[in-house]
Amino acid sequence: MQMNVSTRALHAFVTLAEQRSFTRAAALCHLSQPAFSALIRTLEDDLGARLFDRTTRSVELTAEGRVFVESARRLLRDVDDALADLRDHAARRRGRVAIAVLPSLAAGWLPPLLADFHARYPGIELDVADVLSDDCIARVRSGRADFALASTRTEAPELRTESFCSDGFHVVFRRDHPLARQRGALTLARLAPHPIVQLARSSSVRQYVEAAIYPSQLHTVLELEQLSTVAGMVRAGLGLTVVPSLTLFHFDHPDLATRALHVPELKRQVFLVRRNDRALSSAAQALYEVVMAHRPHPTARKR
Amino acid sequence: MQMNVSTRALHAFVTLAEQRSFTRAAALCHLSQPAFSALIRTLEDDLGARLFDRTTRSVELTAEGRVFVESARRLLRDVDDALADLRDHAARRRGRVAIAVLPSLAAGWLPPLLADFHARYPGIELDVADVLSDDCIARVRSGRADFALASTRTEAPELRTESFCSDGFHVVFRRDHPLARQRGALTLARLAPHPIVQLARSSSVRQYVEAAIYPSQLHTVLELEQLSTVAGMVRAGLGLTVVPSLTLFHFDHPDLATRALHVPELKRQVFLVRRNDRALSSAAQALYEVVMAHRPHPTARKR
DNA sequence: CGATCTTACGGGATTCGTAAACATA
DNA sequence: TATGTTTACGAATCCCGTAAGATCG
Repeated sequence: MQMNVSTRALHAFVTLAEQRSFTRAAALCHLSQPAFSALIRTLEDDLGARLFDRTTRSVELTAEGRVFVESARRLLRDVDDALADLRDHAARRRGRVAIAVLPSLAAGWLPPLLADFHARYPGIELDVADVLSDDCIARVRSGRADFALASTRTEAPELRTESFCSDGFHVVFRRDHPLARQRGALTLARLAPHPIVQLARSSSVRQYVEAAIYPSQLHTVLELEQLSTVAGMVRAGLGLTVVPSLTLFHFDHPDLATRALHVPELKRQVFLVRRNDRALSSAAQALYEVVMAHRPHPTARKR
Repeated sequence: MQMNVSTRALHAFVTLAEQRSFTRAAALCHLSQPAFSALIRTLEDDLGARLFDRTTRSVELTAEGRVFVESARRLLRDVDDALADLRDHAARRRGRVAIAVLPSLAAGWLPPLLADFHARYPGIELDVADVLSDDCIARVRSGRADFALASTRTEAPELRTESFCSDGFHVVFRRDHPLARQRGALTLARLAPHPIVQLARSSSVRQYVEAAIYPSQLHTVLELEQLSTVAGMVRAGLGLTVVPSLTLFHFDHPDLATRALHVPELKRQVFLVRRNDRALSSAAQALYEVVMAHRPHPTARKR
């Protein structure tokens, strides 16, 4: 049973039922009285039921009208609720946004940003996947994440990849390490003699470093999964390590010293990846804007 | 927040969300593709939210669209339910009708009529008030009854009273009563010597009888409220009684005899009373029609 | 280049408001 | 007669369908 009903007609109907006067109801609906009368008559014709008993002196609901006015009121309320819900989402008062972020960014750079975001949009739920770069991309591609910060550039037609920031590398070692006494710019060659604690090969950080010094190799003494564990190992004196500058907060400890690596080709590029064929939801757009506002500047290094 | 949404637009939206193709969805909605496109765009503008991500090759819901499509589906279902409910009432598949009927009609004439009515309209609830004439009128006037069968004509502007049927009177007595041997037409004068069992003065039947013989009086030996009790008293030999012909079924007993009273001015008029300013509900109209179809004919007397 | 959505535009239906006719207390 | 609803009608608006244009794969 296909048929058309508009909220305007329902609202007119309910108003007339309440006012029991075409003149007053028409005024409330901002219509001339004859136009209002026609609207009601059309509604009655469409519904196939007389809704009002009209005499020139009184307007009263019929039995069918009394049945329908309850439905109409509920329908109008439901429509309002649905529209309010939609508007809440559009206005960023409600919603959900899922992102995927490299662990190296998720641990240090992200938390204050999310605190800021949540303070500004308390109704928006957040879902952060702190996963490795390939997984970040996969989540965007499958729609599980609205956008991602990853370090591998993927050329795919359905993905839009834009440069987000670039990150230099730092060397971290114990203050009693021989490098602490060395002056001048640090190069990869100067690191070669020293034992190095590194991340696992699956990490993009490790891949960057290996690519930069290829074909020569560093003297890897230990491979780990987590940067915080790396920090502990370096503090224990097992060796030095090379990490992106944005992750230095892991190594903020009185026993440790850090120095920038002056190797131009050794720069970690971080990309913001999102789907090309989908607009960001309002919630995602809000987070996107905050992310962009907190975008790390190359010159602004911690410590 | 005043705004207009039509089920047509919602249906178009849901169809497009399901088909993910303007061309297919337009065909399903019996619209040209450009018209359909405009409809969707208008809806998006009205809602103030983009509902679809469109590329020439794919049409996909936005996050807001996914939020709203659930609401839209539910709204459409609710509208359908409301319309079906209204149609059920209009089509007499559901509803409720309340009538008020004189007890003398309610006990004998009404039951088979209602059985017929219920068989034809099983979804309609019935509310029968078997009350005295004045109460019948009061119930119609206050709206507690859709219409009534009463015996007092009331001239009121808001009531429409039409003649329903007229009912002669019968005398009922025991077969061993002296009247049983009497030949010729029965007149009130012939009843005068005999003790009579009567209904209470509040009954319209009693009032009819008293008005007809005024200023003379009958020899009332007993006053009762219920006709069935009157029948018992007559069977016990306490006296004869005079009742409307339609109530004779109360006296259907081998010990009792009945004879018509040939008194032209002694006729009980039964009126159908309803409100003048209100149309009957579909359910009430249905019962009205059945009542009219079962209208007792003056010549068709039981027994 | 083919499929698909959007824009442009003329014709037709719908709907509006003013004015007059009509109905009831 | 006064109040309030319906009918009549010209005008503005909205909406539809055809045709042309734009876009992506």
